[in-house]
Amino acid sequence: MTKQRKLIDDIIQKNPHITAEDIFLKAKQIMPSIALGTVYRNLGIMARENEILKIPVANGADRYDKTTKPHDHALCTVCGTMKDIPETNIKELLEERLNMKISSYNLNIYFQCPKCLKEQKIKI
Amino acid sequence: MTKQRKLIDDIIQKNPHITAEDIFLKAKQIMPSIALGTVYRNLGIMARENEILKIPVANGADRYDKTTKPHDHALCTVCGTMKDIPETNIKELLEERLNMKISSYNLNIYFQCPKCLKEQKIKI
DNA sequence: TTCAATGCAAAATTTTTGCACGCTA
DNA sequence: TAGCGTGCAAAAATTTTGCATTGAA
Repeated sequence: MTKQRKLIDDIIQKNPHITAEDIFLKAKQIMPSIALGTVYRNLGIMARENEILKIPVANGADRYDKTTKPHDHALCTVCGTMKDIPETNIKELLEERLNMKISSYNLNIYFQCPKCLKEQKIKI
Repeated sequence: MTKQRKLIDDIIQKNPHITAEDIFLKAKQIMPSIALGTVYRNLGIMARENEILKIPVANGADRYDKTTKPHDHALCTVCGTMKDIPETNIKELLEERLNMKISSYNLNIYFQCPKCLKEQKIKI
């Protein structure tokens, strides 16, 4: 566990659903010498070791989450904010229905969050 | 509707779940002058006009599908083959449970398909 | 003739990797 | 001092875009 790895982990704990680029920018403020490659390398290791969760996002950079159990996410199509969706049991539901073992799954829903919905109303 | 666009559409109809790169390679065999940019440009237009469906894939190129209604997919983690999952009603289920309008959603499950499971068994 | 669509190439975006160097055990 | 992890930069992979040219109406 290097200083860099510890720093990256701290940033994710404080900022769930953060992108690698944003982790890099926050890390740079504290450790200006850190390299983007180091961030990616550590994210890869940590995700493989199940210390963090990597969340792929359609048309955008992956996000990294402190909650390691696979769970579902909602993304605002306007501001890009990502939030957890309350437990859906979709994995179990599908495994039963399809009669097969799922190694992983990924469910993102895209919607307009209340804040952006309100702001759009004002704009129009 | 140009010749290029028609060709791209034909390829998708015959090869659901195909990537842009593979569409390009197949198209090139028939129309050697076609450019990858043209493929992407037409895919973008066709997806926007809801003639085809764009399916984002974790750690890989997007796929394009002839079935335009959003539906769920299973990807083999070994050979990469993608298949449709029978209707799950997840969108309706989530809209009701979360009490909000979902503009789109994306559910991919990752598993080892029967063929690859068998081949792995032989190998070990 | 017009103008949208093409081909081509460059660029943008996100992520991975090779390599020399520096910490740390 | 041996070797793992770093910083840096180049490259890989996927997608987008600017621009001159083409071709169909």
